[in-house]
Amino acid sequence: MTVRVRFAPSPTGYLHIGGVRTALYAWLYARQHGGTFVLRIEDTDVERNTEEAVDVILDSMRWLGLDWDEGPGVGGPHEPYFQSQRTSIYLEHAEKLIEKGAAYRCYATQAETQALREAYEKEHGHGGFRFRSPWRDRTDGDPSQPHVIRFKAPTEGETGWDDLVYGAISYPNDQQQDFVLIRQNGLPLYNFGAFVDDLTMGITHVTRGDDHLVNTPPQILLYRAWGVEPPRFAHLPMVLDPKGKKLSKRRADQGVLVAVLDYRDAGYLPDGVLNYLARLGWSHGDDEIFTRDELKAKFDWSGCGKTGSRYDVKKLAHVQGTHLRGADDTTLAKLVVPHLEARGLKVDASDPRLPAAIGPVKLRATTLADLADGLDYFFRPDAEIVFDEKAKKKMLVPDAAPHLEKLASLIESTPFEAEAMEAATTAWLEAEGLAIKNVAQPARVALTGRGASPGLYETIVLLGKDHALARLRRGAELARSGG
RNA sequence: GUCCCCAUCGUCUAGUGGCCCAGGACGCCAGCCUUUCACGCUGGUUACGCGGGUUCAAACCCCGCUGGGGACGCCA
Repeated sequence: MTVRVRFAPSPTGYLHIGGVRTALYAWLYARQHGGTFVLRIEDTDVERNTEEAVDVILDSMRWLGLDWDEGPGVGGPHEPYFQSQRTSIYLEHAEKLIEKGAAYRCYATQAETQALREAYEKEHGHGGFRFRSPWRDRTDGDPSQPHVIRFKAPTEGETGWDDLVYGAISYPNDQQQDFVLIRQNGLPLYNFGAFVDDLTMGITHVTRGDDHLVNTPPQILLYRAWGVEPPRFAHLPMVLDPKGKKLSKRRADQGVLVAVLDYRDAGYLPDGVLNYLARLGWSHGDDEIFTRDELKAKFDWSGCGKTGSRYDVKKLAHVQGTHLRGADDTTLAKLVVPHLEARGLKVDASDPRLPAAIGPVKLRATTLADLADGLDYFFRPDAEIVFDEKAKKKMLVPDAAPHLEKLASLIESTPFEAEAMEAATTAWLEAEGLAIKNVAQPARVALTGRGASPGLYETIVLLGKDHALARLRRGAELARSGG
């Protein structure tokens, strides 16, 4: 049997990072088995549904590189992939279930059921109301009158399944009620919509958050009523915020970015985000760092944990930084350009100075934004480099001026190559009895404007002779005139 | 209230009866490297929720408790 999995987000205006982990696992499973990954939009909530909101989902998925084989933009044999465009399909299936005697038309009004529920809750002080429709076994209703379609749920026995991550789970049927399939307005309710879509789209493995555990028995019951075997289910524990609470979509608490596109804008690498997410709730022995291909090869349901996982910003940074350092300099050059532009620096991605400088700078960066920050002074005009005031005040003092000038003239008269410059400088320092620290730090500030940077000679070479000399001499002036 | 699920370092986790007085990673603390900051390396810190069983032997199996989470809609 060919694996067919789906990811079915709602267009809420952003793609939730917790949802992405579910999507990732499904995608990995599909890719690993040469299966099909279906993207379906659950947009039955018309109020929230907008075209832009759908685009955000698609852009997020594309940025992450989670490509889909069927769905918006690519089509497929089970179109449409928007629930809002499938209402007639749901209706047809509901009618069919009525014919089979597995569902019925219920003419009780929402006000009636609501009143019963409230009365029950008032008396018992808690939810637990089960609506027993008087229409369950009646056939004398008038279908032209407003009604909902309810499922005729069993009241005895139990419904269970073998979950791919939780193992055997079973719910007693007496907890079930005759849940609504189709609302009075003709639109399906979540459980029914999901069932019909998964059924008609031939989904073989349903993956979703463990908050859907209770939705599984009703859906299994629907498959049985329809006369087919249910798909396999894989429920995944939730991603929690650092405090252990449900990761809120509304507020990005504790430094957690919730919307996928925010990761892109903050300069994260998709592979780093995916690696972190994969390890959050899944493990493969002691392995921590995975490339995308390694994830595809090694992912398995049995490696998934059963407990909710707290989001750890520090570990994300570590994993992300590891991916950044491991990335190819030319690749990073292309990716960092927009972030340089955001800083007002126009640099051509093919500029050979870019990958050259990225080499050392990426060792000091976590995101592309950090990278751009570390690259900043290499590409800013000499007169416009931004000084860190603290570093400037501490290092560009009058005493440093002659050292900077001497260093400049040494560079001028020495082959412009790191080793040669280091040798020349060391010789001079020894002769004068100076510590390199006293020269290197002021020079670093003069050259970069900062108290921290890649190695001194490395920086000088990267800057180029003219810029290096100009900056050192300007630094000398600044030092002399006040510090 | 009823039902379902879960329970190892601060965090993510390894562990499926002896290899575990519990391993890795992040964090944190030392130290090394060093012209700064990083990177890298070395070492340290800290955990099997509690109580009963089963067994020669339990983090691993069973029961109870406690503690979390989820659900009980004409929301998804």
